[in-house]
Amino acid sequence: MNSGKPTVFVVDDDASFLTAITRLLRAGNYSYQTFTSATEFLKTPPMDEPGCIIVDLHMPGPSGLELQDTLEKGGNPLPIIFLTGHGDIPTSVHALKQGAEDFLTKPVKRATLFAAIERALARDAREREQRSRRRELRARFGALTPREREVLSHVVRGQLNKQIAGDLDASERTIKAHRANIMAKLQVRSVAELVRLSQEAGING
Amino acid sequence: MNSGKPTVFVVDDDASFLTAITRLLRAGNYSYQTFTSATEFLKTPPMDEPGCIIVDLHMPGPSGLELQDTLEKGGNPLPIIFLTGHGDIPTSVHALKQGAEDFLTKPVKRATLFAAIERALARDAREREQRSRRRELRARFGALTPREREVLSHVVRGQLNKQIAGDLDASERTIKAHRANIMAKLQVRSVAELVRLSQEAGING
DNA sequence: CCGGCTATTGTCCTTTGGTGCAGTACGGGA
DNA sequence: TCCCGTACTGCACCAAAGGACAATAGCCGG
Repeated sequence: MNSGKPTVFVVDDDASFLTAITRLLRAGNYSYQTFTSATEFLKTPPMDEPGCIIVDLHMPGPSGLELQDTLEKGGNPLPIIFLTGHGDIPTSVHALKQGAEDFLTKPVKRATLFAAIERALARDAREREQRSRRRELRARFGALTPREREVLSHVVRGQLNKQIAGDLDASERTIKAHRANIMAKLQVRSVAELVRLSQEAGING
Repeated sequence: MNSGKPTVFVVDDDASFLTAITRLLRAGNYSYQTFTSATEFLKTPPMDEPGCIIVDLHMPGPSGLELQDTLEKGGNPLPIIFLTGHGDIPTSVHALKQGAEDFLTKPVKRATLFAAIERALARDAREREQRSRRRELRARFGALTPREREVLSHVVRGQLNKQIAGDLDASERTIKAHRANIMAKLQVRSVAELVRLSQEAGING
């Protein structure tokens, strides 16, 4: 498990700013890692490390917004806190709508930054939890055969075995067999649990 | 039903701005209504009218942000679009985090404004739909007696009648009776539907 | 070619769920 | 005081679900 202390990733091309902020982070007892460009940041390993990102808007190479886009498309993005000296309102609005955790302006007050970091880390933990749960469920559903999935979709709609049998043009006995397999593979013991699990996994509507 | 054309409510103390924007709205074929202060807006009937709000930040009396707060506490808020000439980043961030649909700056381009309005109206329709559905469900759940609710919570956890009977210290027959009542009152015919409905209504967790 | 997985179905039996019919008991409102 | 809703329960019956044991058939990879 990768459940160590979360890391604050700082991406900023301004060396003096990096110095200042790392001092702050050290004082706040945060683990951190710095990068001087989005490109440099993206080169690091796929990084499934918990944490958050503090990023400047304007940098040589990809901007902060572009970094956000890229990470988002990547799948499991870390929460992003923008921290910039030359932002404007449309940009901040865009960033937030894109899912940024916060958009702060330099100079930033220590308390403000720390509060934002805490929110970002909390959010990351929450989302990480959810993603992992979801992956786990997807895996279980992945073990189902196509036919079983078909049966499942009818079961969670509350249909009786005989109805399902009719719909799928099979005998009731067959449905019972599939049903038993489904329950076993998904590790549930009641229809109620089955429905809940399906909902959680985002299967069926 | 209050399903007529949605209304764009404009709250701004600047008369010349109101003139300009209403001209725009008319051109865009929107129904609208104007107010020169948050107070004036809040005096209007409870307003369960579909639509959205375009509001200035700084006005005599309550500011746009305060109006947002008030509406939010009120229960069924309309989506809010801030439109201001003198905003700053922290304010825009705050407004968006508070749930504003958008935060635009004057002067605003016609297309930008219309796009924002469309998003806001779409969102309102969606939320309105959801709220109404939820209210309907709550009403059904409201018809349940305390004891029935108790039984329900066990049922949706997938417990057997005999287990529920044990937990609630009653006979299995009694549980069956409650269960039948529940199914009737909630208008469902299967446990699957029951679980889905409970989830949707935000009951049990 | 064989073992394993999937899909299919059958019979038999047990456990659960659901319903009809009936009766007791309590508390509040007409 | 009487009626109604709520809660509770028993008996009997039927329907549905689920498990046990078993078998057939097609497909795929070793």
